[in-house]
Amino acid sequence: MDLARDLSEPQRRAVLHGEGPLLVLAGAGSGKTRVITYRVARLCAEVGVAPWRILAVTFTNKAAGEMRERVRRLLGPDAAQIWLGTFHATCARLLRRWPGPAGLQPDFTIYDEDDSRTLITRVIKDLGLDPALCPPREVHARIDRAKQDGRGPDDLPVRSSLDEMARRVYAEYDARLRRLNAADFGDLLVLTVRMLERHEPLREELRERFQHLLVDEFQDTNRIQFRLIELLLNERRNVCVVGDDDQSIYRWRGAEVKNILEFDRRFPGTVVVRLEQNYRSTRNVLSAAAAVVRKNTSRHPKELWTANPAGDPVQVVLAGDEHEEAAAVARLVAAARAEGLALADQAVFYRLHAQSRVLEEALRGRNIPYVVVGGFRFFERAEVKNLLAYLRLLVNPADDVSFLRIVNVPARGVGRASAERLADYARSAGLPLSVAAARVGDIEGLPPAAARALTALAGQIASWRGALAEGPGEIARRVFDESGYREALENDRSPEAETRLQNVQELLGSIDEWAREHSEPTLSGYLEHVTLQTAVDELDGQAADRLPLMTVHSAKGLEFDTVYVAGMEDGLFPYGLRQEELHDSRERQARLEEERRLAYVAMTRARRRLWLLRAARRHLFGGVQTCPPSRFLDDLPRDVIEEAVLPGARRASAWTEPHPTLRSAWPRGDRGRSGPVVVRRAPRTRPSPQEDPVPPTTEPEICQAMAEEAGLAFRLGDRVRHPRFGVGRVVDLEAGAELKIAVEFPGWGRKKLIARFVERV
DNA sequence: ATGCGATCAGTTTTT
DNA sequence: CTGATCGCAT
Repeated sequence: MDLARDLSEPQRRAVLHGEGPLLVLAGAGSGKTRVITYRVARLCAEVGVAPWRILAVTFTNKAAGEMRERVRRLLGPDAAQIWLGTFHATCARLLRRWPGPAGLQPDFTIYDEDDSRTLITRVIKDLGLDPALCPPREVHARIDRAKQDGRGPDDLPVRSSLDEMARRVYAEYDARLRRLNAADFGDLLVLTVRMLERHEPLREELRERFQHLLVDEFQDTNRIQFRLIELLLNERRNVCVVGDDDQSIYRWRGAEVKNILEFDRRFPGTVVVRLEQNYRSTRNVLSAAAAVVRKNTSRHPKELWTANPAGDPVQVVLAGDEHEEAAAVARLVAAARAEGLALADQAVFYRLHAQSRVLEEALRGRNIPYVVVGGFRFFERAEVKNLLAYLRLLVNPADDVSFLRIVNVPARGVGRASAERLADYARSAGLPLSVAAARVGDIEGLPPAAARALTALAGQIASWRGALAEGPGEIARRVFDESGYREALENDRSPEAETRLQNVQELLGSIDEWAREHSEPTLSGYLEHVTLQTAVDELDGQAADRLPLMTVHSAKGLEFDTVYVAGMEDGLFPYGLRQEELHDSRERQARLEEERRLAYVAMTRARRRLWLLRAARRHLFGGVQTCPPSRFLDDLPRDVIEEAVLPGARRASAWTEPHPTLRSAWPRGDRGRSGPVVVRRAPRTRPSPQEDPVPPTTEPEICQAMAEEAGLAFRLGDRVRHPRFGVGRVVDLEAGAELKIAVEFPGWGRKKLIARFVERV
């Protein structure tokens, strides 16, 4: 570890800082991870702090893993003993060790958002409230926000009947969680804080234990997280927080920028270190990003600088619609790849997950492997959650939410009515559902089939529970087989069933893999692992070279050589300024500023090349809209950007907007082809079935004639490209009012298409 | 009890 | 446009 060689002067100051609170204001790309890593390593190696006395909190598990690896390189195997993880994982770990003081039993279950929502819906119904007047969504959001602020049901304001209902639901929901021996995401923080507040000996023990706290991405901490840090600090106040107010993007989730802006006021004597040199991006990328965020009023004024070269201009591209935009991204990615830039060194960002689909189609069309980060997450798929629900039930018999989830999966004749009867009985007997299921004899009015099924299920659960020692993978396989779920999926003839089966197989594989990586693999450990997974954690350890696609939120903390931001349109990015409840102009302003920071985060992820794309028209939420450019584009200094207009936009935009100045932006890195991306598009008018008097024929001559007339001579065996399905072979022709062809696409199967939509290759 | 179809609603970002 | 829920028919 050579601090003089590896660190700049301010970085060194942060690393060498001794005792007392330290605030590191670290601009984008200024090497904050390096600072934290070196600081931790130095505390251990030179100051002599034991690694297990250091608690470092990161925003994602992936960041934690990377940091651990970097510390390991400096420090050796001792790095494994550092307490390192997200706030949620850290709290879970504390609660597992001291469940009693927190009001939990060992092996409590962590409920994800889905489980919480299910329970809240149930509570609303059980309290006799009308879900229409008391929307579970809204109530859930309120409870969540309250927990982030550390407020209980009694702390909520009561100004409307909805407030009143939300309060009752909150109280009952919390009571129910305790009865089910479960904790939701918010509880992990709330219960830990409460435990530390109420149990002085434990608080003192932990304060004594953790000699140094470090918190990354501090600008996105919320009130309860701040409170937790306060509680863990001893009189030496060794806390090092690192963050950048310009990158605060989770206000909507309760993050308090104040935590960082007012840190030195809350902790008098704080030493402040500013890291203002950017080592990541070219000058052009940096000045474009800075120009966007500079317009914010509530921020620490500061200017990042870089010694890096100016580099390429930032490319601003206008497409006709989202398909053309996606095709442009796919083509640019392919071109960069052809020049030797790996797919993993590039990334596509968007504001909403909903934007990923079109991009995925375009990428598949060019056979570019990609990975969508977040989105429809693996562990949230129904079939995966179903098997996980069985497993949770083995660990925590009181988990009624999981029981209700699987009681009729696979279908075993226990429908809604029977489940309700069981629930009524369980409530009156004060028993968890899984226990009540063993006593069906006491339940009146239960159909014999349902009673038999419940008895059998209860027996199975008991026998699986007895076999827990066999190991997570073995148990999971037994449950999958013996529950009949595997058989049900295998016999399911619907097209999705096969995918579901594969997903469950993948889950089983993931359990095995996890068990291999841990010295004492327990089922409950695995279940916690999957629940606390963050979206970007999926990017970890990808063997194959794939292009990452993600929301800008997921991109925080990452960097790539080349970045494409899709959807730079007002209304989409910035998003959400038009909602009706936004009468409050201060709220409006705050949201706009957060969107601006989001754009700043997106742009500063790029090391070398940055593409900002937008579409003139976009299909979103089922409607078509013409889209004005993002106001953030107006902020970009003219001398660091180049603009290009794609053909689809050139046609459409002639009367809707003035042409931007065209320069030699296109094509770049794509020598040998001339002109911008051209997407073959079918005319919008398509005859409806009634207007189609010509019966379809597969007569080869007719088809051939039609094809030739259309200038599209297809023959059987021809290779064609489809924007969605990629390249395939023509296996059949059919002439109607339009020439149709049947094409076999690898991975998609046989598809019947209108010939005009496909391109011969 | 189950499965299907139709209608309905609601669409941000995430631990 | 999609997903989810509801009610109906089997």
